[in-house]
Amino acid sequence: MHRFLQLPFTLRQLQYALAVQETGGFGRAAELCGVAQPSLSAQVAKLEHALGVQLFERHSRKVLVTEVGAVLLDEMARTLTTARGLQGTAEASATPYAHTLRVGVIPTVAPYLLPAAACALAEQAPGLKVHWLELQTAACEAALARGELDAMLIADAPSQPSVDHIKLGWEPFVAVVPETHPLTGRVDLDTLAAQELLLLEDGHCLRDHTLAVCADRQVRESPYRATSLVTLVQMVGAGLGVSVLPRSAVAVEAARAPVRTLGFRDHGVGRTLWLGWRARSPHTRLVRELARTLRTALAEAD
Amino acid sequence: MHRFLQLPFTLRQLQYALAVQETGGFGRAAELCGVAQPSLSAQVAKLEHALGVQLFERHSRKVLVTEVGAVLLDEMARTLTTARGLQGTAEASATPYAHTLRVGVIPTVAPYLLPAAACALAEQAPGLKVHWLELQTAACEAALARGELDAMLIADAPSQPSVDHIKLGWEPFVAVVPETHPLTGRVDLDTLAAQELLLLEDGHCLRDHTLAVCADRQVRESPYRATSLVTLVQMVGAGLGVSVLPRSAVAVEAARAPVRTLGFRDHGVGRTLWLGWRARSPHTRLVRELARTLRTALAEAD
DNA sequence: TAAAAATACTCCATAGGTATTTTAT
DNA sequence: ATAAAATACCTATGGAGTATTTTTA
Repeated sequence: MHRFLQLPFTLRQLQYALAVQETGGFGRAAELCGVAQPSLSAQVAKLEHALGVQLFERHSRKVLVTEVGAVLLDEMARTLTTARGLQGTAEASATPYAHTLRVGVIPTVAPYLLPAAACALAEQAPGLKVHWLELQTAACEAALARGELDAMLIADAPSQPSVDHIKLGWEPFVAVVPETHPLTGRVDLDTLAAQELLLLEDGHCLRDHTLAVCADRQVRESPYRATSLVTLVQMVGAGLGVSVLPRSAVAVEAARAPVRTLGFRDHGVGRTLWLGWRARSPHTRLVRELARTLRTALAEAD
Repeated sequence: MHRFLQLPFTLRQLQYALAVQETGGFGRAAELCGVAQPSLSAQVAKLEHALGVQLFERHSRKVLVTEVGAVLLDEMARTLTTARGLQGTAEASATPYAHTLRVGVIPTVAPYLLPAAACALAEQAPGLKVHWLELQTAACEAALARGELDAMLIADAPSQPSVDHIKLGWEPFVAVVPETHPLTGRVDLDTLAAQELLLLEDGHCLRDHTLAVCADRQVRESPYRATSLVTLVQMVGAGLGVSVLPRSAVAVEAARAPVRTLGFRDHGVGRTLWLGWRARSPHTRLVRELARTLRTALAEAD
């Protein structure tokens, strides 16, 4: 009773048998199925042999369905109905936009980009449905690999060759300091690194990127670590130190704490946002369309 | 959406796809199905192409099921389950005795033979189930031809070549006369034909057989026609005429009316009982077994 | 480097075709 | 005589095989 033993009959044989029942004759059934009568007869005979049951009584003028035949033909009809259902489901699924993309987004991007992204999607790709999930980079990559995500919006270019990626854009970092802080105008990295630097917890790529832009300068990191950008800015506002924000977060975060933001004198202080997806994903087309929309949304946010 | 268009995929392809899902790999799936990996890969690829949907994402170390794939594979599993059900039903149906034979019996035989036949069947073929239907000869033949009966017990040898038949036995006729009738001992056909002869309605073969045994003697038929043997005997008892009964009916019928029965001097006055069935019936074996039992039951009734 | 799937081919089993015969009405 | 299925035989599609290459972890 193992599920992978070969079945001794084919869907086509079932169709042929049903056509015989429907038409009451092998010749007419053959016509209905678009094959020659001997071909159909042979297949039905095979089916009967495979099942060990006589489905039809052949007479020269008519064909009768046997009693067991009637029962079996009924089951055959149901088998074919489910089989045909497959075609229907497949067609529906193959319809463009029928699939909801599951997209992971890192927490330092999600709250600031998604509102704009949602608007842009509604305008430019109204049929494209996206289900956003807020996950850190490592979690995104794992979920993508497991097939639980169709794409991920992260700030590090994925390195696995099985993951394709496309650059969505670059966004500058800005320094964020307490309102009362003496620094004004533009700041340089050396000055920043000299301050008590507040950073996010481990796992947030922004933490690593902030340290990265400081390069090999000696950084004075605060013993406190924020769990989110919201907290981070509030902590800066409370005078616990200074920090770095992606510019897209400024409008939302800097407004609700006693802080000021300062641009950098240095060039290239910021991060690149990428959209990554499994290279073999069947939704590559949709993902690329999503990427296109996100790029424009990002560019406009500038 | 015509029901007889060829399906673009095969049951085997569904099995292969399910094996891939089950094992998480094409190689392992191939092993499970007992085929070579390229063969299985090719079939799954065909299936995907036929459905226009990518079921799996191939990676060098693993295979992921796509989201639509999961839905479709679920349907495929159901399709295969119903298909497998066919095998089971067929096996159960192929079991000997699983079929209840539908047997038509003419009304002038049914009430007298069936009790004995039922006993004999219970003894000699306890697994053989028979559903008896009381029908006149023409109705039996029509129902048999339509496939509504598996066999018929009649008193005329069927003439169509598509109906096989076997002789169950011969039973003598006896004359039945009012208790007060002057005739005694054995009677001859000439004497019988000279009486007012009561017969059954048209359609009963016994009517024809009675006339037939009288051959070309001039018969004086009563204007009354009985609808059944019960009525016939009661009418004889009422003095409306004389008649003829098959001997098997005597014990039951002659006991409940003021009549006497008389044997015939002539030889060969009686009828032959036959069991007929469609020559191509799949239940020929069972029908022959039924015939065997009925023959002995008939012989013992003598 | 190793594991897994795809590719390239060869082969043959079999579904399907045509022509004909058989069968029963 | 005719309608319908079975039979005989041929063809060719395509499923399955082996050997090999490609891919990526």
